[in-house]
Amino acid sequence: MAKDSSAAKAPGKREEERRRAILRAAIEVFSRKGYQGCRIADVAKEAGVAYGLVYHYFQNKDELLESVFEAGWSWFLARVIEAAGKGNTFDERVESVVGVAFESYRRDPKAVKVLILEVGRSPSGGAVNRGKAFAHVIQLASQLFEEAQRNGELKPDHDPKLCAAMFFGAIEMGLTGFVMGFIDRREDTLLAAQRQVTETFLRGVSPGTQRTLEAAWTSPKSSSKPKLAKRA
Amino acid sequence: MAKDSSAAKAPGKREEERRRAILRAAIEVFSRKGYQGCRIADVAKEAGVAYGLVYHYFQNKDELLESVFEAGWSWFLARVIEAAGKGNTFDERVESVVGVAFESYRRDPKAVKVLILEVGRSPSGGAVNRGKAFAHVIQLASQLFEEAQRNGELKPDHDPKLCAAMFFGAIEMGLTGFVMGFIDRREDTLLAAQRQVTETFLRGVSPGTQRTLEAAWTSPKSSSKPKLAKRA
Amino acid sequence: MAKDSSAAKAPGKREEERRRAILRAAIEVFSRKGYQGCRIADVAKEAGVAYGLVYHYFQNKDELLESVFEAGWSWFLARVIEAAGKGNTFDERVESVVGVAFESYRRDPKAVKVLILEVGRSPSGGAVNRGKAFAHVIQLASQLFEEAQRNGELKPDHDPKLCAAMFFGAIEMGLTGFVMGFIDRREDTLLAAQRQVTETFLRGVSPGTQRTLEAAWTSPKSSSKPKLAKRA
Amino acid sequence: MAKDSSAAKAPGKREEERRRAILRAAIEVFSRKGYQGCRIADVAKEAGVAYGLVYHYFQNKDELLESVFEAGWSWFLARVIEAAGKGNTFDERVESVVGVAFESYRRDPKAVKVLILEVGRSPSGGAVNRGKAFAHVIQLASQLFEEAQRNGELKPDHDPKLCAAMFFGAIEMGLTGFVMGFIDRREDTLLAAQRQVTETFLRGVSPGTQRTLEAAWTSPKSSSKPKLAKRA
DNA sequence: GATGAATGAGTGTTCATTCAT
DNA sequence: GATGAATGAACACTCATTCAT
Repeated sequence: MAKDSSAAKAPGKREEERRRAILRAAIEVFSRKGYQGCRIADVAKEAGVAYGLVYHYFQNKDELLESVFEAGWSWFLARVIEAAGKGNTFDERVESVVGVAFESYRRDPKAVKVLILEVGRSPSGGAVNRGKAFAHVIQLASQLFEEAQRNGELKPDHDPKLCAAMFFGAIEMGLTGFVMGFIDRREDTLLAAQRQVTETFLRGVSPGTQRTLEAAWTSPKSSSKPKLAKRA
Repeated sequence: MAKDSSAAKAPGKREEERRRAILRAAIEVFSRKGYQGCRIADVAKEAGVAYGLVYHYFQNKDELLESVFEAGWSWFLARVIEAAGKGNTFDERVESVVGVAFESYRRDPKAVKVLILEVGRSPSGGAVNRGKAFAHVIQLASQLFEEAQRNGELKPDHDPKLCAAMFFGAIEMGLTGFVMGFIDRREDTLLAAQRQVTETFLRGVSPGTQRTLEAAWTSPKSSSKPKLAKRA
Repeated sequence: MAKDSSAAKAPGKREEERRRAILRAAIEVFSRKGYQGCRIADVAKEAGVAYGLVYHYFQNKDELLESVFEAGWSWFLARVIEAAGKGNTFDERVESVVGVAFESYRRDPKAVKVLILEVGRSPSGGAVNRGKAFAHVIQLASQLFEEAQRNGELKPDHDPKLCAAMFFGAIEMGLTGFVMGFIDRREDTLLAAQRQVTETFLRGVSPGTQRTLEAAWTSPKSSSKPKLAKRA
Repeated sequence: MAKDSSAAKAPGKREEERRRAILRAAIEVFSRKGYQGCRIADVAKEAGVAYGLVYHYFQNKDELLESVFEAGWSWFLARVIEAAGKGNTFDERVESVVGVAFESYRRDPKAVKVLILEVGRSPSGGAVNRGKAFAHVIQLASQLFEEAQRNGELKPDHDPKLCAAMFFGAIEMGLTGFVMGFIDRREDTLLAAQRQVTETFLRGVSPGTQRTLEAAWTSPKSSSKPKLAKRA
């Protein structure tokens, strides 16, 4: 019966909900007060649970923080991996990954804010630090760039790891403009930024380079950009 | 009196030395323990001064932090402004600014580490945060990019502010690779990274774009690149 | 109903078992972590019952502690009373009581450890404290010593209460040597200690006092020492 | 100069005073609330200092507790060692040690209460526990008893360690009677108890043993008991 | 009865800041 | 100015106790 199954699973479900509620609350508080400024009491209040319950679900403050990053970051990484394999050409893959980053921001700006502003700030002793997170994405993106290099889609004298670092640096700073409120978070500015990041990374900011991507984007509903059309 | 006059300048000099010593110590401690992890006691010990003396030179911890960033950042900004006016062409200016960033890292990696890893940590309320610093460079660089756009040296449909954000994002992440120890801090890797950052920003990572810069760099001792030649 | 009647006795037995299991577990945990260091969670885990169940059987932690001491102590007191009446002479009664103490330790060293190390440590406000327990045995033993004094078996100028205190102090410290592991818990050392405690209390440590007891003990199977013979 | 020396030493002296004040306060609080029941806040308030100052002088609560015991116990041990060498005969030495214990109680009953009731509470992990303290006195006293045994002043078949344990057990329990308030803390009862403890340990409680000590004590101002005469 | 999640008061500890010398 | 002892607010963490299921 439905009731039976719910009885068997309900406690587990309720607990899982609580756990999620606390994680969400933590993200909320982090985005307001920052990694260090957040207090367990704030998280508990935000989640609407008792102080001690946080310690029922998480070993200590560090583990809570780690879980927040782990959850957000692993979700982001999974989407990046997926996106990196989505297009046939290097350009399409780069475009996909940029798309994932901006899409993540559209869906959950607070979580992205936390990831951007707080990941990796803990000295280096902390369980979560830029080191691990940074290393992981860079590692992933490096593979993409190495393959592209083998296919002649990336300048042969560029270091793939550095490419990866710059790639995410450009994305991060682009999003930071929104996160910090320097750019209005409107869909058109977001979309323009997304395009600009992609194009700058691929073709640079100098004019006189081929404008294939640009042409495609500006011409309405080009059949070669189905993903972007859906996204927008 | 003689005593007075002797005290007039000497202490002033000594005091300034103390102040600098404390600032240096603060940078040292920040780079080790991070913005929040540092304690006044650590800074005092590192500087070799008494605990309470820190409070003679700085109002409170926040002011100390602010001074650290102010000192480092304003120095960096001044150099960026200088560099931005150094070249005749847009490309040269971009190259100069990238050069300033990498040169800063060569000279004082710990200070750069602090600026990169710690600026913007304090929840937006803090005196020092990514907001102000970010806003300032972006503002400066925007002018560079707007001028370039007027001169037809920057793609006309790009947003100058976003350009600026991506520019510094690429630089920051490039340096982060070194700061975090993912890339050996050797002069040749630093120089290669510097070139790659410049070129990627200007021409993108895709091959098939003109290779003016690359050509100039790879040809030995081109008269048009005196700065880089000296640096290397 | 059938269900009721079946539940009438069986659960009662099971409940009693549970209660005992919790008490045993408490003794176990106390002997490991001490009176204050023990947590309800530890006791529950040790007893193999659910956390909350402890609160079905005991009002609160204090009541649990009290029950532990009550159970152990009342059992010990009952045996002491019995022993105090067992012999015909004062010497035999003293010997009996010492025997009870050592026998208790042989049977349940952990419980004795708890009683010795933990009884009476709670600040005098606590429900269980040395005061009550101490008062009780001293009271009992005093009667024994007063009677002995009336019979001329105890030095007439000695205070019976102080005698009682010293008597149990000597026993306690003797056992403490074993509890703390300073003396190997072997039957022969235990038996020797038991004899020594008795003799010292009755005749002192100085040689040249009559050795009646000693003689009796060393002569094998003296009919007047059936208990010791059986014990050994 | 006096001023110089006071300036050189005064701070150290003041600090030492503070440290002592905190230790005294800790003893006071321990004697009221027990080892575990005491809170740092209580100690600070009792000492009349700020909360945080306790942590200026002591690493943490455990170190404070340890210092309390260390201070009290080492003082007691030193006096015991001194006393153990004071007399010519075994009897006199035993009498001296008993005298030290009772004298300690006369001087500082609260400290003795703490030592008696609280030493050895911490399970066994704690830095201070009955184990160490117990081991130390037993070790010391054992030497006394071994020597006595060599001199034929102690029954040859007695275990010196067990003798030591019983000796201090008798003393401890004797004092416990006062500590717990069962016996009025009047000088005459204290003195009587002191005599009784000594005599019982040496000659036992049974009448018919030689009454040398007793005789000496009861006869007024016997020249052979100068210490007791002075003490009383 | 049995379970263990939920609660929240209590407390040890840190550390920025002040202040007497 | 220089020193470092003194202060106390803030906060992480524990754990006895309650309660819904």
